[in-house]
Amino acid sequence: MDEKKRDDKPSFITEARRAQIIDAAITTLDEIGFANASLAQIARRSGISTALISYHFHDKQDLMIQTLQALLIASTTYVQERVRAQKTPREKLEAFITASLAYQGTHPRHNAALVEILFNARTPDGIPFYKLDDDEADPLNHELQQILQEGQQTGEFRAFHVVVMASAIRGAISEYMLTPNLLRAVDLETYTTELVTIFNHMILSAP
Amino acid sequence: MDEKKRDDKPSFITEARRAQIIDAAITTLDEIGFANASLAQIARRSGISTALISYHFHDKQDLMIQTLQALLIASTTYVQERVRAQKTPREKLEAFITASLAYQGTHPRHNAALVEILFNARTPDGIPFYKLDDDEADPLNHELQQILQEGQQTGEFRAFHVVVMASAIRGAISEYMLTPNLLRAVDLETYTTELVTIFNHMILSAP
Amino acid sequence: MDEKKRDDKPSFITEARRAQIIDAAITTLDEIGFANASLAQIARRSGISTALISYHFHDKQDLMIQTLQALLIASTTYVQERVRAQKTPREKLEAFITASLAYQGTHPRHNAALVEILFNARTPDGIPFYKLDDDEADPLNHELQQILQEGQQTGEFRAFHVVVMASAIRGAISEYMLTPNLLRAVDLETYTTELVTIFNHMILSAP
Amino acid sequence: MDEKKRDDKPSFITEARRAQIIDAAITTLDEIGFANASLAQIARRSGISTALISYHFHDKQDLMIQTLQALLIASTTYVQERVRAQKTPREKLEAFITASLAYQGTHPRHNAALVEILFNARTPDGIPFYKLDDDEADPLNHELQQILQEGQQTGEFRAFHVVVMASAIRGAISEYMLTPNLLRAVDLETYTTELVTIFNHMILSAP
DNA sequence: AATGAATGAGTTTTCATTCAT
DNA sequence: GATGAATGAAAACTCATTCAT
Repeated sequence: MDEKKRDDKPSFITEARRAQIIDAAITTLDEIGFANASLAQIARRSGISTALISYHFHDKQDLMIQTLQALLIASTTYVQERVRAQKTPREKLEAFITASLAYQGTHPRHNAALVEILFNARTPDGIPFYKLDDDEADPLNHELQQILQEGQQTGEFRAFHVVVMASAIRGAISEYMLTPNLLRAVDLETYTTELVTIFNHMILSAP
Repeated sequence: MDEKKRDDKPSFITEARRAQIIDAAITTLDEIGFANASLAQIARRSGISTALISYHFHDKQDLMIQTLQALLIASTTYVQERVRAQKTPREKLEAFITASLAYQGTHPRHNAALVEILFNARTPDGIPFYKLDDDEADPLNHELQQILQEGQQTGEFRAFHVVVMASAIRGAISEYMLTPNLLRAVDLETYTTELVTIFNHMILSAP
Repeated sequence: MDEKKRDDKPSFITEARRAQIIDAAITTLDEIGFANASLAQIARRSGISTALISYHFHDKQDLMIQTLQALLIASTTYVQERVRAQKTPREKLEAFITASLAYQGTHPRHNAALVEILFNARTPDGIPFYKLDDDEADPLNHELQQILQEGQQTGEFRAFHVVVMASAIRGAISEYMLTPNLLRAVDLETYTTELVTIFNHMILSAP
Repeated sequence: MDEKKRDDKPSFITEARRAQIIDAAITTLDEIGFANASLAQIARRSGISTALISYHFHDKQDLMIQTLQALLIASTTYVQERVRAQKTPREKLEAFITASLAYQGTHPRHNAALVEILFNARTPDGIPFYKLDDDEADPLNHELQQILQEGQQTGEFRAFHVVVMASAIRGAISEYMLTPNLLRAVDLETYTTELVTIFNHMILSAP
């Protein structure tokens, strides 16, 4: 791939192919996991040749990074839209939890694939090739922390360690995605309701 | 290995080698991740030949399962010991959170390796080859749910959905292990204290 | 090879490569025998990489089966052509013996390779992976039995057990191919003449 | 193995072990074929370790040669005894055919193993490591040729090329051993009777 | 833009063999 | 005599990638 590739505006057909390949990558990651997701498997699921993947992406690593970015943007957008439609911090927090869990209900493939890459994105010598370093790279975390801070400033939320609380919330959400047994034991709706209740108890100032 | 092997009690030297290989597997998984953890890499870290790994373990899958079991037993034992030293449900819950987080502080390699296997343990066609199916296989989850139930029965804890609450607690703990940025932002002690506070708020009956 | 491959008609270059690999397989089997005929040895004799063999054939077993089929077709065609050029059963029988032995004179590599595969074609647990089950799979045997039957019907041949006689004839022919000492002791021409004489004595109705 | 080993008289227990290993080798060759007959497989069938095989035999090649010799001696003895119990060449020839086929009926494992080794006994570079070079090494062939010559001298048999006729007879016998379909189509008794008849026709002087 | 053909490097696994015990 | 432990070499096969077309 000539190096202008990334700079020039890609043609329509190129853009479509890339999207198609990324979509096949997502399906592959969901179905057989990162360690088994060879270019051949991805190619099979796109109905194209592996050579064409190498043509559209510089590297396997490049493909994975771009897939990851696509997944992050999709899920972030989904949650942000629903959060920003709300006014008060409390409503926003509820929207955050609800939307995060709902996204996984409506996009189960995406969620599985996202986790597969985040978890396994390393070069052969073990160095992660993607960093969620700052708020820019992990915007949902930033969003959540802002909600919590805002709530504390308005007095709607009581005192707690914002970073830790944000982590607890995200962990509770992730746990549902990552634990197959849990998915079988509790349905999405119940889990959502209960989680909202739990964190309301924890967060709201005493009446 | 002349096949009866698994039935007979293994010799001392065999037992030592197996332990050594499993330890090298843990280090390897921690350092370069599941997808890069070839037998050659593990052998290199044990200072032995790959053939010797194949001699002591039937399969790569066999090695991974045995490594996983060793890791599960180690972490479970660690937490259970500390939980069972406490009396009241509240104390037990605090011990559960504290010990879970402390284990990762004292055994960071183990925690990373555990997650690598649990996450990636699939056959080439994507089927998981290890299931944490029931309470027997995931004893910590069972332990935690029992603490919560006990607390509700004694009236020390208020009403909440036990399974969801247990999931939230475990998720909050896992999040710290899985999020490198978090480790950098908040030290283990602070995270522990804050998490205990948060869940106390969430769980304890109003005074 | 992107799996549809077997369905589509193969390209010219693929067809040439396959033929080249099969030819190298024949040479390898002849030179070092089935047990030593690794893909590496075959690749070396084709001047290509072992990976390319795996690209053109699904399996080593696949390669062996296809090589076997090529060999069977070649030798069968050779003999059948010469047999069918004759009219009377006696002439046909003579042609059968002569052609069978001549084929080995003109194609010594082929004969050796054919026997190597037929003899050794087994999966690791000992199950043959190629069966010459019926007349369709072993057409020369069928051909020979028909000649004998026809001869008996016309009265040219006398009474004998057709299946056993066919077996005796084929055995006498094979023996020459399989016994290195014999090749040194008796030249092909003499062996052919004498064998024809012998079976004429055995088969022809008394004058 | 110290090199006296072969010279000194071997101890009783050594002799027993060697016999046991050779027997397991025969079973293994019969069951899974030469190409799959690893020392591990043979050891498994003897209930001993592979190291013990290496202790009692210099080489895998050594084991194969000794197994082959045992098999040759056993079958040769069996046939010779029955041939030599007869007086006239005609009776001897019949005994030869009958005994050869009968041996395979009573010792099917042996026959299969014998063929496996004879066929595949080659070093990695393809050179046969066992030669049935002369009459000494292949005594049955010698025996048969002598019967035929004797018969011609007494006038009982008519004129034919002795070497070729011997080859035809042996080939007819071998064919039955080597052709699985044949075994299914014709039972041993019938095959024997018919073969004797056929070769009597072929060989006996006209009355 | 797309692919089939090709390969070197690397995968897991088995092999025959050696050696200390 | 016998074995478990150990290994270097080789096996078949897959991988990501390149290149000519």
